[in-house]
Amino acid sequence: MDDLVKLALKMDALGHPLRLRFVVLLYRGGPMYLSELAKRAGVSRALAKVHLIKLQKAGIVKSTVALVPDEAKALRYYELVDFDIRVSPAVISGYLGEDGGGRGE
Amino acid sequence: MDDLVKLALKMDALGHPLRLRFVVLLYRGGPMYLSELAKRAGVSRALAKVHLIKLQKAGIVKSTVALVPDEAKALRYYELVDFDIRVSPAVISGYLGEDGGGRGE
DNA sequence: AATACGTGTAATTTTTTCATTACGTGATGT
DNA sequence: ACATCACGTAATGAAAAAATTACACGTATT
Repeated sequence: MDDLVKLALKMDALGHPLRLRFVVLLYRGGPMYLSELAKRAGVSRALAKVHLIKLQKAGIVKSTVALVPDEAKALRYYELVDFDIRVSPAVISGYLGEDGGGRGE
Repeated sequence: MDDLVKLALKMDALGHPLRLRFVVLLYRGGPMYLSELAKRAGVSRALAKVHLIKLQKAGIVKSTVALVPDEAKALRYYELVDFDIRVSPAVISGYLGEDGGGRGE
């Protein structure tokens, strides 16, 4: 996939207040499962999942199935993929070739 | 407006390949008017405007009406507002209060 | 007067996104 | 057995975004 498109995907994933809140929740609270995140954010589980999948597709978050401590249950944990992105015109320009990325004449 | 919402607005504005291309066009080509941008990006004028307005609302781009050199015409120029944003969980977390920004119990 | 460029904006269509509610599943605890 | 808590996901509705086409206006050139 195009680098510029990948950057857009990341930016887009971070372009919603609720998704930013999920990032903060995971940053401060560590890995947790869906219901916990939905509860803390004050939204339905289904909605939380949609947003988390968007974050996951952009590589901001990853999920793994793991055993709950002291219990014989396997649950899906969501956790942050650490990132540190710098965005400026110069940086964005670097993602694009010399051509300008037009759609032709 | 909420700081987190403002950040989301900026990220969202940068969350589309075409808008990123506009940023690059303005970065490399300097201020220009609508038709020029639309032509270079290979899209209709109306569509270019929609995207530029979104960029403008996010503070990425500004527009001013100025006289064309050697002509007695006033046209609207679009230009970049220089920015340099760092995005990481820690930074995003800083935009939010200690409360976690929930919607209440 | 017609052509060429620039403007703005309205109408429309298609596609996504956002958000809720609801149904069915499996494990645990009372 | 029943309530509880986790899962997934399907169905639906409402709103927003993406993209096109078309119309009307002004100015300058041929």
